[in-house]
Amino acid sequence: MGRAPCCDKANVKKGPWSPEEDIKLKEFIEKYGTGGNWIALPHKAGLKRCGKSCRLRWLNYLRPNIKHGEFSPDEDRIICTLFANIGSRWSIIAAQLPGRTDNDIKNYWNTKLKKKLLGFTPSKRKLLQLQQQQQQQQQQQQIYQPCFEISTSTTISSTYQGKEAAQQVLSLDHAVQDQYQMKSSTGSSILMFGGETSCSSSDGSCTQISYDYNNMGNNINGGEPIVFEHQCFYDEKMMVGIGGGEPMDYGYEEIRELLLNGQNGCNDNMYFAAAAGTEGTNRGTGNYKVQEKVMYYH
DNA sequence: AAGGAATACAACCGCAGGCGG
DNA sequence: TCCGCCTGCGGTTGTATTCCT
Repeated sequence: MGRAPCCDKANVKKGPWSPEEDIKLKEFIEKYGTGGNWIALPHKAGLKRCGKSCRLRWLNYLRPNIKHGEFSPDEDRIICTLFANIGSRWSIIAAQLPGRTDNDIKNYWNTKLKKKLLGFTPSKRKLLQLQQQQQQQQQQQQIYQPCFEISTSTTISSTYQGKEAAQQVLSLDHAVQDQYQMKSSTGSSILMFGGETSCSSSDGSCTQISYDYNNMGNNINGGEPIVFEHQCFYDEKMMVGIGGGEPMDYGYEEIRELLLNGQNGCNDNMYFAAAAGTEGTNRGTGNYKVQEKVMYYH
């Protein structure tokens, strides 16, 4: 027995949505919600559309707070980094970019970003656009200066080691705040997020560590640069934690290499996260104080 | 000015997995 | 436990628009 069709294909309209249909769908959902049943919705709303089509239209276009238009360099970077880590899991990537839909990101990746990274020569008009973008960015950098910052701190207690320690930290709520990059350092061992960090590890070896927020990974108090290692995890729930920002901050060149080599971090069944530490050591027990900074701009 | 190529993005399709009966 | 329905996801296609020659 075959799969039941999701709707009566002979009696549904296909193709682009008209403004009238948009209004009908929007007004219906705003008034009654989806009712948890997309299949029944078009009939109730008086639309000759498939439920799946309605759902797609709502999620990708009509729903509030959808952001259309150009992707910012920051968004580019997030997409690239996440793609390098987890591959084409567009819904997960979209979750890190408020207002962007998975469809949007997928289209953007397939039509622009991928080509950009793989080094396709842009056409003359694209070249012109890029030049204009670069000029705008330079102008913005001159205009926007940080005016104040807000700091918060959180203490994390961890008795886990190795992979479990990473999972423990990644599961923390504040990890999903997109302002912060997931970074880690070593006391003898520590996992943390962006900003300034201090820790008190069980063996007392950990002292105050500060990081240059704009150049994560560099210890501005001097000392050895942080050593990053890559770990693969099998637990899908981990991905919630990766929302903390960029698990790894790949440059375009590195991502390009990954793409050309056919590597997306780990294989399809794995999830990728970065964890740092001195090479070959386990992460120890301790309380880790994480101080987070958000810079506000004019 | 016209036709073809390239680009952008909306929408469709099929599959997998969750869930309830 | 099985089965069917429904949703969500990712790949792909369709089409309008813009640009190039």
